[in-house]
Formats: sequence, C-alpha cells, structure tokens
Amino acid sequence: MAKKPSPKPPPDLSTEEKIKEAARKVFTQKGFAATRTRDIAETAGINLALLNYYFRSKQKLFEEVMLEKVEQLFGLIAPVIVDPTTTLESKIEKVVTLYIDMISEHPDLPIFVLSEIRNHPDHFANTFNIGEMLQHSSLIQQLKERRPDIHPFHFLMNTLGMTLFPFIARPVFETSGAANSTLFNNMMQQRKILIPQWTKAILNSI
Amino acid sequence: MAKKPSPKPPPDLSTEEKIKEAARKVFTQKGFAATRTRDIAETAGINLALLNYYFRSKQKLFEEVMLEKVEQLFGLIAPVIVDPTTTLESKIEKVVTLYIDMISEHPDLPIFVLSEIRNHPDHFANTFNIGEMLQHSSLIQQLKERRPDIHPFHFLMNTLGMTLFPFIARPVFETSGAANSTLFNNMMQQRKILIPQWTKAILNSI
DNA sequence: GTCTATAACCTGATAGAC
DNA sequence: GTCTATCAGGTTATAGAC
Repeated sequence: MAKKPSPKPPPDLSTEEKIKEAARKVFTQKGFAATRTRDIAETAGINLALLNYYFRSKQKLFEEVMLEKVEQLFGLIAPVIVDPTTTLESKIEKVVTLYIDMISEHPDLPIFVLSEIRNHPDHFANTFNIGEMLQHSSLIQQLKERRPDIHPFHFLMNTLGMTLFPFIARPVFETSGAANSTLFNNMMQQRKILIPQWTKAILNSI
Repeated sequence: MAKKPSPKPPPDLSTEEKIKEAARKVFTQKGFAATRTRDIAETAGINLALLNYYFRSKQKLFEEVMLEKVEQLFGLIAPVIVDPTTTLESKIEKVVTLYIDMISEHPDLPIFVLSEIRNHPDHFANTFNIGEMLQHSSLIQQLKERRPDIHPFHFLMNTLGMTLFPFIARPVFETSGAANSTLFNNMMQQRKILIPQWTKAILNSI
C-alpha cells in the first residue's frame, strides 16, 4: 500500500540509472525506430527533458544500450569458446546452458540485437569483431580437427540454431496458441541436456 | 539511354502493383516503424499522394504486404507437412530444400516476419493459425510415432533452427567480415544435403 | 489517375523557471 | 537536477488543380 501509483514502479536508483534501465526495456522490446523517447521517460517515471539532460539524444542513449546488449549476447560465450584447456564437448555443453539460462531471463535479446545489426550494418562494422574472435578460437580449431571434411560454420550454425531459434520463433507459437509460456520454458530446460547429445550425434554422423 | 533517371527503374506494371512491389521491398528491409511512405513512393517511382489514393494508409498497405509475407513463409511448407502420403524423411528433405531455396531469394523474409509478429502479437493472433495447422499435421503424427519419448517440438525446432537460423544471423557474419556472400550461399547449398542427414542422426540418437 | 501544395499531427530536443 | 512549455523538423494524409 506504500507503493507509488507510477506505471512501472522504479526501484531506488539514481535518475540516470532509472532512465537507462527503462531504455534497456523499451528498446529491446520495440526496437530503435518504434521507440519514442516519451515511452522511455514514462517507463522510467521521469520527465522527457531529463532524458536529454543525462544523455545527449535518443541516438546516444540507444548506442549505450546497444553496446551493452551486444556485449551481453556475444560476450557471454566468448570466454568459453577461446579457452584451449576444455574439450569440444565441454564447450558445447557450456554454450548451450549459458545461452538458455541467460536468454530465458531476457527473451527479447536475440531478435533485438540481430534486427538492429541488420538495420544498421555499417554502424556496427567497426564496433566489435566477433568474426576475428571466432576465427582464431579454440572452438574452431577443435571442430576442424574433429571433422576436417566439414566446414566449422555448419556445426556452429547447428548448435546456435537449435539453441537460439526457439527464442526467436517464440512469438509465433504463443500468438498461435501452439504453446504457452510454461510449456516453452520446460522444453528449453530439456534442451540444455538434449542439444549437446544431438550435437555429438551430428559430429559422429556419416 | 532511353531509360528514365528514376532511382529504381520500375518495370511495366500497373501503378497499384508498382506501389505494392516497392512496399514489399522497403517494409521487409526496414520494418514497419523505420519505413517512411516517402521511401515507398520514391522506390515505386510515383508520387506520395498516389500511395494514399490506392491504399488507404501506411497501416493498410503494410497489412496487405504482411499477410503476403506470412503466407509466403508459412504457406510454403504447409502442403508438405500435412501430406499423409509421404514419409517423415521425405518431408524433412522437402522442407529444408524449399526453405533454403526460397529464403536465398528473399533473405530478409524470416527476420522481418518474426520481428513484426513480435512487435504486434495481438494483431496477428486472429490473422492466421499456424499452431492449429501444425497440431493435427501428418508431420507431428509421424514424429510422435518415431520418437514417442521426445516432444515433437524439439525436432521441429532442430530442423527449422538449423535451416533458418543462418539466414537470421547472416548480418552478423557479413558485418564482422567472417563470411562473404558467396561463401554463405555455398554453405547453404551444402546444408540442403547435410541437414536431412543430421536430422536422421538426431532421430536415431540415444 | 496523377500531380503540387498544404494541413494535421507527432516526435526529438531545448529554453527557461524553479 | 527537475519540471512545464514550446520550438523545429519531419511524417502521414488530404485538398484541389489538371
């Protein structure tokens, strides 16, 4: 009963952090173009002018959030795939579990990041270099050694596709009533065990 | 030299069709929110007012295009998965080949449709019912018979994820210089053969 | 049917009081 | 630092001439 009637009761944070937290939520939910700075201000429980006081512009606020989100999505698995002391199987297990756990908490993250990169490819060309990091990673080396006959791209797409695609397609299921939220989460928990098993079957196939 | 200096030389179509074709292109490339009706008019090589003459509004034009694109994405494989006269293996081969061939021609289609459904889930709730169609399909029945111990959701996500995810993640590779367009297309051609093989390995695993 | 000109509205950003 | 009020620019949509 002591709660304020504001639409999204903001916790006890600094104003700057309240704005950024609101921006994280609204941007990832609706994307850059569909987001209005007024939405962010309202969600943060502050005034529109304050947004421009703390951050210079919508664009600049977006770039800060976007950088965080890219780091959140790619940085999560980077330490795992470059580690030369772990086996291929161990890497796959860790990547699948890390992604399913993290994205279950942030379901909008993959489609947000992938959409925005597609919409502004030139802007992100210099920002990060996931390709460079991958190219010389231990994971790619181990894949080449295990299956020299098949390009490592394929195994990367298999594991990431099996892991991430359900989250990207999730709105379709829920819109069409094919799966509710509880069922979906159960399935994804099962997949933490199943995807590594299937990946092994794929690596040994033919 | 006889060509008009318009930015996108429109072929000899009716004005209405020129507008719709331009709308298909711009909407799928940039999404609803980032698209300006001026972009569409310019791409079509016509005046802005004509867009509102033929279609009532940006929203209405978008809905026509969106309906087409949803039909293009889901309708493509619907006949295959409901057909009770084909084997499970045959269905998988056909779905993978149909998708890779079609989306290679329309690379923006999956991320466009999935993004817009996420942004307006309530609007599309009644528009189509992919869930209903799937639920009683021959494909689901065959998956249940083959592996009664595993929910068919999993196999659906595996095949669709392996097939569609590379297209969705494509901008990341090309932005980061990890893969050029030719290499990507070669990989996807290989996957038309490989994914059905891997799917079999998965179905027989454990 | 097609155009130019403009209305009506919305959005990002700022001025200025407190 | 925070607010209200407002500007400046851009966008959708329409009016009206041809």
